[in-house]
Amino acid sequence: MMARPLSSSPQKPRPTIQDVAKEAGVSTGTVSRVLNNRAGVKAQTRARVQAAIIHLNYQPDLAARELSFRQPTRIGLSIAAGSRRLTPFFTLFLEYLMGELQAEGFRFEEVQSDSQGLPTELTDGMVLFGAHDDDPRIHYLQEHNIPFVLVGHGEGIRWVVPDDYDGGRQAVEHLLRLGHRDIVHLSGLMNNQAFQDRYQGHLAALNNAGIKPHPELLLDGDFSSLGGYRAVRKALEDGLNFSAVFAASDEMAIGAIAALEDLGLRVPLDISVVGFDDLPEIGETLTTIRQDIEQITAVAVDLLKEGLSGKPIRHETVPVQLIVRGTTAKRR
Amino acid sequence: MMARPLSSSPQKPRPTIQDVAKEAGVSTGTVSRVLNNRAGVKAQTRARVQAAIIHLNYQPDLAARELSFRQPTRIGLSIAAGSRRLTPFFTLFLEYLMGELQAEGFRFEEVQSDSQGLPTELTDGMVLFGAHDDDPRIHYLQEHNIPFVLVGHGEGIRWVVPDDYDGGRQAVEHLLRLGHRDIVHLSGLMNNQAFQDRYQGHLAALNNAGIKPHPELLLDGDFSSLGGYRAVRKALEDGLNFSAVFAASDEMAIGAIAALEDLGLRVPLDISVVGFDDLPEIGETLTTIRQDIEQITAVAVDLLKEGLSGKPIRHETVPVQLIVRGTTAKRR
DNA sequence: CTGAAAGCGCTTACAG
DNA sequence: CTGAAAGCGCTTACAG
Repeated sequence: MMARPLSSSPQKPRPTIQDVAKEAGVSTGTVSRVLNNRAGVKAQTRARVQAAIIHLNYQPDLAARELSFRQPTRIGLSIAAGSRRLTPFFTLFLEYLMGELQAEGFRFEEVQSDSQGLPTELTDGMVLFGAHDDDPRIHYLQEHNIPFVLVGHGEGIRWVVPDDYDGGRQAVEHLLRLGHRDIVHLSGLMNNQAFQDRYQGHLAALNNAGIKPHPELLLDGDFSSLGGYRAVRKALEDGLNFSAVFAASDEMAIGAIAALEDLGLRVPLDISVVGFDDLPEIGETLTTIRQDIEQITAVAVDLLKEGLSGKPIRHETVPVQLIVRGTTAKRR
Repeated sequence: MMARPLSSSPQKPRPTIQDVAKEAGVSTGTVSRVLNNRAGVKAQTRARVQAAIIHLNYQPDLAARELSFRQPTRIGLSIAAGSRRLTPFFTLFLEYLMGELQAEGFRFEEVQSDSQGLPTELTDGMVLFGAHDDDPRIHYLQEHNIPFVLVGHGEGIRWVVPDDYDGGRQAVEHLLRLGHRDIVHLSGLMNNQAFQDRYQGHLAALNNAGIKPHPELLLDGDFSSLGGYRAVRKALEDGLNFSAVFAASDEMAIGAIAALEDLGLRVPLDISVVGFDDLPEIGETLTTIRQDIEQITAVAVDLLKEGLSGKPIRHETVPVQLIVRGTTAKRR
């Protein structure tokens, strides 16, 4: 049996702020100031401290930090009313977000929305998930002077989005390059910015290629594998003519593929399918658009920190990437 | 706009261990001993302290606690190799578990399994998820002397399970009472204790009623809504004769219902369907078997704490409950 | 069985 | 610009 590090074995103690101070020849207060980006440290001193931090591979003790901060900063994740919570994407998003927040020493909590769509609780800062048109949370938070970041996009607020529009465009351009012309767009009916943007990207790609969109090719896949299956199966049975499917989520793509195969069509030989998300366990065999969820949450936390310290408002778009795997091929 | 408590408004400071000590007329050390269930506190003193804790609604500061503990106790959640992680049930389980663990001051991490099914890392204590036959993790952890609790059941180890067997029995007895005799069992093929137990419960109910199980009625729903849909749809198209479905998860039940409806059958008028889990967002309209996930995780953490402090090994079964809603009715 | 005190690793007024 | 020191809320030897 391979020897593994056991927790009972003597762990070498982690370096503390004391060790860093000694190494850099300064006081712990100064190290703390550098750590927290406080103004008023001579550039030269700052550099010495930073070198020591790197040299010792110092990582602040979160518990000590939180205890010293007296009042821990509470960050709430506000989930839009009616938005689904138990989805693979949300699960992943939540895990990354909690990781980032914890690493920064924040206290995290989920806050639900009431019947009017407003958060039922206010925290020191908020992350808004499930952006949609006329989101009432934005005005509400502005009014209450709570710094927040929207996972989505809006006017004059802090936001971060994966480039849904570009992802939609890339997916469809890929299919266009393979010779496909009649491309189903499989999505859902919910008022949801991300899915709207993906569809707009789809339309833009068609438009650039001089192809008229066909309204019948827009299918309601209910954002789920089951919904994707039923929508595609019904379309097929109704005689809809298409050679490719762009599913706006990996789950719907999985459903689409199952429906095609159940009706004797081969993927990608007869029909090509592109997904969106590149989720582990789900989209691993799909040609799909990869979203960098970890990066999205990291940016969200950065923006939130800027909001908390009163920095100017800005926003960021996280690129997405086409991953070509085995579910797309040249049109026959 | 309704006034809400703002984080910027002056919060009344939380009571500390000092406040409790003063109120109870003891030292903070004594309060700490009571808090941590240390031996050697007079019963009377303990009672006074507990009264003060309740009276002040005292809740220990986690950060201070962790800092004082020097070495935080790390608890790992070991997920069986090949077990699905991005499912609604697992998401819920994980969230409750993390909550419990945090409340107890533990440091939590997920640990994956390697190709041989062994955890890739050892922590001070472990929770084993995804129990199956011949689980190699059990022997491995025993050998390394790591206290652990299995979410499942085994011989001579600490474990907690929802009463899967009884849930299966209750579901089928409910259908039997409604006059159903030909009951599909919709499950999956994976080597998974929970699903095996649910099926055994199903068989027991049949047996008690003197009904012979029919092997054709055991369907592979792949543990998913899509799998449930396809299995049931195919069975129907193949002319399988049944008047009820017991799906071993709410997701498969949802799929089954969709398939039935797509083929013109009405639920519960023509066919009754029972699910399992009672998941929010998913099983809310189903007649189903409710699992108390919060309770399961709470017991798991209790057992783990007992293991950490060398208490005798024991196990616990958490009851499940039949929830009758609108998807079951008398056989026509 | 219980208390007084030191200490965990940080941050932050307060001096200088 | 920087240091010395107090303090955050706990736990735990050490006395008694």
